Amino acid sequence: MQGLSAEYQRGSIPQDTILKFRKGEIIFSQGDPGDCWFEVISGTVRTCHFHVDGHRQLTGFFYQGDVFGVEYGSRDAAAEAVTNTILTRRPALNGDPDSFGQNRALERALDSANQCIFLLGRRNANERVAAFLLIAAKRLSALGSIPLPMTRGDIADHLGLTIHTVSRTISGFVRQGLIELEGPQLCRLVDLDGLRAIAGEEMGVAIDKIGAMRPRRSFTGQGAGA
Amino acid sequence: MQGLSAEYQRGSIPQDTILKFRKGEIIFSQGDPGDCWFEVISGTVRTCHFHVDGHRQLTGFFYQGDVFGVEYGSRDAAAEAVTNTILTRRPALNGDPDSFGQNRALERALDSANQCIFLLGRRNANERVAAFLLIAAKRLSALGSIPLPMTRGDIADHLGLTIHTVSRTISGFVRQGLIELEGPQLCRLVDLDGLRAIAGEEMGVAIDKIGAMRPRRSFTGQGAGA
DNA sequence: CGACATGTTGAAGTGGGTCAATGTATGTGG
DNA sequence: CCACATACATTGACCCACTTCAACATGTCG
Repeated sequence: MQGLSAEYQRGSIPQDTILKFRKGEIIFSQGDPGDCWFEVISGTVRTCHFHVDGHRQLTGFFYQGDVFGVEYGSRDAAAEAVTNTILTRRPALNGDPDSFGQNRALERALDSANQCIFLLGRRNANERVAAFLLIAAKRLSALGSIPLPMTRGDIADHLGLTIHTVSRTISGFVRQGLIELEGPQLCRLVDLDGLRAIAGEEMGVAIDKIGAMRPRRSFTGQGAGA
Repeated sequence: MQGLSAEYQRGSIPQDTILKFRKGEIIFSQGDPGDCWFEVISGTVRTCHFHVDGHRQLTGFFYQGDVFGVEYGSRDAAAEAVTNTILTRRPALNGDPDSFGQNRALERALDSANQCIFLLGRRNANERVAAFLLIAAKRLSALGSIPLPMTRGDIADHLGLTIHTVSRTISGFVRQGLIELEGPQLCRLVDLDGLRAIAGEEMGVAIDKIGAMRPRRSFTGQGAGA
């Protein structure tokens, strides 16, 4: 009922093992000790933060090669298998001199968190869904058809929208000829540039270097430092 | 005009120095190399990600004792002084065996990012502003008066709202007797429990352990692992 | 086939964005 | 010192995008 929690407490799970989870299974729960982290061998994982009101914030989706669960204290999010999943479990080496691998993992966790922020920071449903699809495409395909193994509800809770808005937005993209669906879980991006335009471009790392352009909101800046 | 960028490129700034910035000055810019990070000695700093459309997402505010700028690649956000600020600048030790301090810094950066996610993940303006105030209170005061050195626009860009909504929401809290203002930059939290109720409680780390309670949105979970 | 989860779509309500005006503080120059 | 300019903050009126409520379609698994 609560993933590996019990086993952690008993210390009965050996380190650096391969684990399998079936679709929907809990990998770890909010509040568990964060004494290990995971790399995805195959399948898809979601990390979820549950609010008291029953609201769910998905903080990320993780695919083959991704790492997750790199918190250092106790888990501030749960992890669940979106599909049948195979993982490698690695011990957390707190303060260990050999903390290099873990450092990399932390960096990737930070990347993931930032990606989530930039999705949630977008202003409307079109931008968020477009950005989400582009990220998925960059991660999951050679820009051909991309699998969407998660449900619309998962996407909604990731983007801070409702199922209905996600569904409507996707339908809208189809109607506009931006994408095509082969069933709800398989999506083909037809007009990448159109999607990029909607998403606000600058996906990933391509960025208008230097905060040269000052936006809408003004800025006190009385000439700058150094 | 672009903070330390030029100096970085010339390598003319020695490592581990104390730096001062005046209100509004840029500490580093989006796209700069992330070859150092900072600790706040005094003052307040904001980190900003600029979108192409001129929209600004503030990813965090940093006060005395906080660290920021721990990206490992190039800066994906700029940093600016909200008030006059004194900082310590530390070199980034990529892959250095002595990476312990940096590891801690990374962890704190992750914390900060997560905090931002959980603010943006909240559903409405009341929840976001209440949560923001509680976080500021926890960080900045003995729950007495808390300074809000940033502008309403800064808060808005941090919470994914507009200036107007932030202002209206704060005014609403005052009207409801939840808080009192002594000028726009100084706030006294009168009814902490009321604010917590609005924010959805579970601020910080106090959490309904274990994803036991399954929320609104359903969950496939066909019995869980282990 | 029936049960249940998931997805889509329509209609109606509303929270917060937008537009606009006014208030307030800080600064600058005459 | 006051007149004026500039930023920041507050408040009102209106409108729209998204949520909410509801119905129905589709798919999957027992």
